[in-house]
Amino acid sequence: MASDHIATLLRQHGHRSTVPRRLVWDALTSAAGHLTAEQIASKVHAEDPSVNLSSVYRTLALFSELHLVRESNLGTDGGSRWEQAHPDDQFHLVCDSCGEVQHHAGDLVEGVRTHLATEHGFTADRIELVVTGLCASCAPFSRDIQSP
Amino acid sequence: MASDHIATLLRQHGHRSTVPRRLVWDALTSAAGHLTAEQIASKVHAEDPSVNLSSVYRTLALFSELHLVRESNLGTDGGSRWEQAHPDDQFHLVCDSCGEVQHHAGDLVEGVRTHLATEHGFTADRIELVVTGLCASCAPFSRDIQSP
DNA sequence: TTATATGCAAAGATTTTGCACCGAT
DNA sequence: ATCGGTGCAAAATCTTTGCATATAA
Repeated sequence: MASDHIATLLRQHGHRSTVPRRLVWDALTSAAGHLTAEQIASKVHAEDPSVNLSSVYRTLALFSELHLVRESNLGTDGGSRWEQAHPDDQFHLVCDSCGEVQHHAGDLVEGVRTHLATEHGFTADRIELVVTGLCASCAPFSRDIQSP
Repeated sequence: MASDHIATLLRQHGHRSTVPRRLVWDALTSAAGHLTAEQIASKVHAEDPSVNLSSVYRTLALFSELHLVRESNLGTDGGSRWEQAHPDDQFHLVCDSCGEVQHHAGDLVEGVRTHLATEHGFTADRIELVVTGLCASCAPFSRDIQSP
């Protein structure tokens, strides 16, 4: 289970496995991604109402340091969002119509990295591609949607 | 001059050309980009100290609606940044070492758009590519830097 | 046992809003 | 002369912090 995993990760880095930390991790695991602090707190509270919002923030800060989660402010007006940091979540497709966020690993991303190195002399570390538009289900002329 | 331009743009959209609006526009024009609200306010105050911070925010909100500026929260911990919205500023290279932000138009971007349409059925509207890493000047083994 | 982590409450920082007055058209 | 825009001050949001207490190791 997810809690076991995070407990191990925390101890490996010299941190303690605590209730707030396990519950925050579970909350992030149970969701597709991109949760606000409030949404995380809400899921955490469903399990244990005694966990404080500030612990949620402190936990997210710790997870960020350990690169276990990633904070993003994509199109966010007021309030960051967090998601588990899978290194293969390198690009985001945000649908303007249904609001869904798709994650994709990228063959694309490697192409971009190479392009930047050769054309711009830029050594890319983290590449984030954020695209807004219409997903396959919402596109007006989507005759050839493949079901997943 | 820049003020004339914004005055025209504003009137074209049925808004008034006012001191705060002209000064905010000048502030954005004079900078490479990516200014915080405070930085903008500071430049505005240098010209006219009577302009209020809230007018700066209101002006930025208006400019955003008109798509004259773009708000971004790239790597920003607390506080957005704004820049003039040139449609050709579609990707950002943020150097971890010197902090500089380069903007580039993209041949790349069209490739991404096509890829998303064919591979993911996603109709891309706005594509934003944010890359962090080392720019040519800061790269450790940069033998072949071209001067601009 | 003992250092780390937490809950709570208060402070910070950034952004938004209500309202009376000002000024661009 | 109007009505949109502004300054001011207060409120709203989101996030961080100090400190006494609880708890994982």
